[in-house]
Amino acid sequence: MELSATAKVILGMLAARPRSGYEIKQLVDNSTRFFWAASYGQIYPELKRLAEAGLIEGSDASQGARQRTVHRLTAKGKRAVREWIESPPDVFELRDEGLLKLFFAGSADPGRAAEIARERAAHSAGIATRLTELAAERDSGAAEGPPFSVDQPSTTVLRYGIEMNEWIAGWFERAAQDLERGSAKPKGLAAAGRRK
Amino acid sequence: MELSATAKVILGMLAARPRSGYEIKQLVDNSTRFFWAASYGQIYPELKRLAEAGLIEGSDASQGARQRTVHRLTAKGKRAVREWIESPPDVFELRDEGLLKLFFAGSADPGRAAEIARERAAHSAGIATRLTELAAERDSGAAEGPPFSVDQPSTTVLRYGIEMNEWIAGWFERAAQDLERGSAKPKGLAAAGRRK
DNA sequence: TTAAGCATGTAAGGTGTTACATGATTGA
DNA sequence: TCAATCATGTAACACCTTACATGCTTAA
Repeated sequence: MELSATAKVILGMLAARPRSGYEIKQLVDNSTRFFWAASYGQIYPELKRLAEAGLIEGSDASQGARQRTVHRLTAKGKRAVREWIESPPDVFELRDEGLLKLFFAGSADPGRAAEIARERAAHSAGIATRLTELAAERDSGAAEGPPFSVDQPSTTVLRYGIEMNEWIAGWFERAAQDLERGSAKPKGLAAAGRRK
Repeated sequence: MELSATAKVILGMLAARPRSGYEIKQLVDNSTRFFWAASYGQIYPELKRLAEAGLIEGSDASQGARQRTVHRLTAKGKRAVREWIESPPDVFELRDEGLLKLFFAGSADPGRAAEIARERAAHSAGIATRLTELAAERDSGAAEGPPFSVDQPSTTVLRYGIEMNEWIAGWFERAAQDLERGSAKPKGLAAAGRRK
């Protein structure tokens, strides 16, 4: 049973407790969004497929005239999540436009390379700040939230986001300094165009 | 003029010098692949579109009966690359299955969380090693290669790949230690299922 | 009463990979 | 001669986002 990307996040979210499609979407946006996103256009059709495959089952939870279906894992579904969690991680994808620009800066716009690196650093620093605020907000308002669970972005994973962005900011900052100091030793970035 | 992801990498590659579609693909696989991939199924149609838009032009470079077209930037194309490089970086996408598994380990398979983190660490450590070997190989064989240019994976960018993977390995290693030591203070990872 | 949020879903369109199809050239 | 590599391209399919469509409920 090959699980699609969306199936993985749905099944994982349902492992803690049954939820509606809407709730799954909110949770994704609040937690895994930075490293594993999903949209309604993926979630609802995938819920249907998972039900057909017998991994989840829906039960009606309408309130009055507002329809609502909560989905829960079947025994087969629980087995599938466990198997997936056991299996070695494979997907790791990265798409970083700042890095691509830096890569080309040498041939397309040599003078600006350091500036580009600095902009990219600022961008990641900004994200780190936003995430730090979010974490602080979350920690202080903890009194009224539910107890720790997948319902809240895991502290550990949030910290990953913060620390990774800090690391990236630091790296690009150092790269900018290297580029400014040593225009003489271009490290492969500013040297294109020399060939012919 | 909105540039597609593939257009960006093609234009960037052509900024250094004219190349065939085949050469562009080889270069991508040798350099930007880790943070900006492209396949033939994207490259050839995109070359056609870019030519129609007047950003590049092809000239015949067939050798005997083997057809070959090299593409070069037009004045308009050069302007487009420069504009793109000037513009603030936006795309940053990450998809990390190991992190997702760790996120769910608490509710799906609590006992294995530390192990999962350790596997993920080993995976990134392995990539870092491979990249380090690649860099060493490249540095030693430098005598017979062409001089530095976009034709070779930039040292700076290669270093990024190495250092980032080392950072990731370190982070997951620390996470594994936290999980082993403090089963008592689960940091949001092993606590799901408590609600109800 | 009206806006915000809950809730489900589809259609269109873009992005991207894989596999296939074709054929030439080069070096072992 | 045979495999590897050069070289171009398409078709099928999967993936994913955005925008739209619909309608209920709750709180201001």
